[in-house]
Amino acid sequence: MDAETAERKVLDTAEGLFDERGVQAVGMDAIRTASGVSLKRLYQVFPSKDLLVEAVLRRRDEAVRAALTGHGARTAEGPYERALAVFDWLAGWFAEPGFRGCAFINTFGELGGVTPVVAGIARDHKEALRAYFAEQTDALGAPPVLADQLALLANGAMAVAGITGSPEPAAQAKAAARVLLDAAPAS
Amino acid sequence: MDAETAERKVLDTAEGLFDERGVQAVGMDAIRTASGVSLKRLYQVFPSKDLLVEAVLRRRDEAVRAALTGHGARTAEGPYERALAVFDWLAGWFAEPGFRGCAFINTFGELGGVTPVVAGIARDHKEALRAYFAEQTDALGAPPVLADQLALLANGAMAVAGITGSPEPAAQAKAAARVLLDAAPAS
DNA sequence: GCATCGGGAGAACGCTCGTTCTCTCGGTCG
DNA sequence: CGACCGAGAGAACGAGCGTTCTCCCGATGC
Repeated sequence: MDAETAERKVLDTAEGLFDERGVQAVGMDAIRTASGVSLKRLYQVFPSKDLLVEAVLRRRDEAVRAALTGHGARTAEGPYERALAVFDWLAGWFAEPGFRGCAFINTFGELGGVTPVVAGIARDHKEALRAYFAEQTDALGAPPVLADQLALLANGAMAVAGITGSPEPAAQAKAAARVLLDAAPAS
Repeated sequence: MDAETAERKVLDTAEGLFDERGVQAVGMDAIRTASGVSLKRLYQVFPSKDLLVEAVLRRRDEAVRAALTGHGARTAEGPYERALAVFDWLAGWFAEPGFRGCAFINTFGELGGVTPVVAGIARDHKEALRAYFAEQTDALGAPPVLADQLALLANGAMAVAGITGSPEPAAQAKAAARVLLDAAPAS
């Protein structure tokens, strides 16, 4: 096994276990066992658990950003539809088995108060979501606060869907987003 | 010191430390030192850390419910204003020094995947918030989904305010809530 | 064929933490 | 006044975890 596939397997495994149980409840030994990558190799690629956590979050950050824009470009035409498409994407995510909420919200809750790096990654990630909405609302000529409000709906949906285990918040948030978009001045 | 004040001091101290650093990063020894309650007494009142965590969350649940209805009754007249008053209450909370998000969202992220009791308390708490909104929207004759949507805005505001450290989401969510309330049919 | 190098498995180490135990002391009741 | 009870301080214990080390094996180069 070369270093690249080892790194990918470790990141995949760690991401799954962290999502499922939280970060601190997952030992390096569990990651080694579940991934099949030896501890020695694991520490060659990620010299500490903190760095592994960071790497998992950074990779997920990039994946979510790509999925967002990709889903928007694939399924929606125009800024109005692209803003709403975010909530369809959320609906698919919430329905995945084992969904337990947004990794950034959850990890911030667990480590954000003690690990500034984690807090920063979470902040950047949420800012990126807001910026994506802002692209669409700007194109519509809507006031800037609308992007913040759509982001609040999306994040609220993630939090509530994670805690309740229901995918419904996605559809509820989408309907609310439509009302806000329709009520916004200009176009 | 009698058992009652010891219990209160422990709960106060633990709540503060858990909010600040997360649950697992706070040892029983830190709680003993910060509260001045001896370990022996601490374990007499709360036989395990898990039970202490539960007690902290349950007390906070009750306090939030009381604060919500109390603030609504004190500052607002009528269901429309009482629904919006929630966001004013959030604004005050977000502005408190050291605010780091909703304890239930944060603790669910840290422990919800591994501790069903914690997950249940968080679920019940969020359901109570939704139910409070539902009281107001029912009184307005608005469709039931509006209560869920207001709850999404409130929870989104908590999550984003916690992560970004800004109190702005409260005002943004309130403005969005007003739009949703005004757009709802019937009255 | 043999020496060397790299990697895997897992034991070992040091630390932290939840929980319990020990020792001591002050207050109370007879 | 003296014996006992409860409480406080903190040491002690056992487990878990992040990290490192040891041992062994298979592959590679001369």
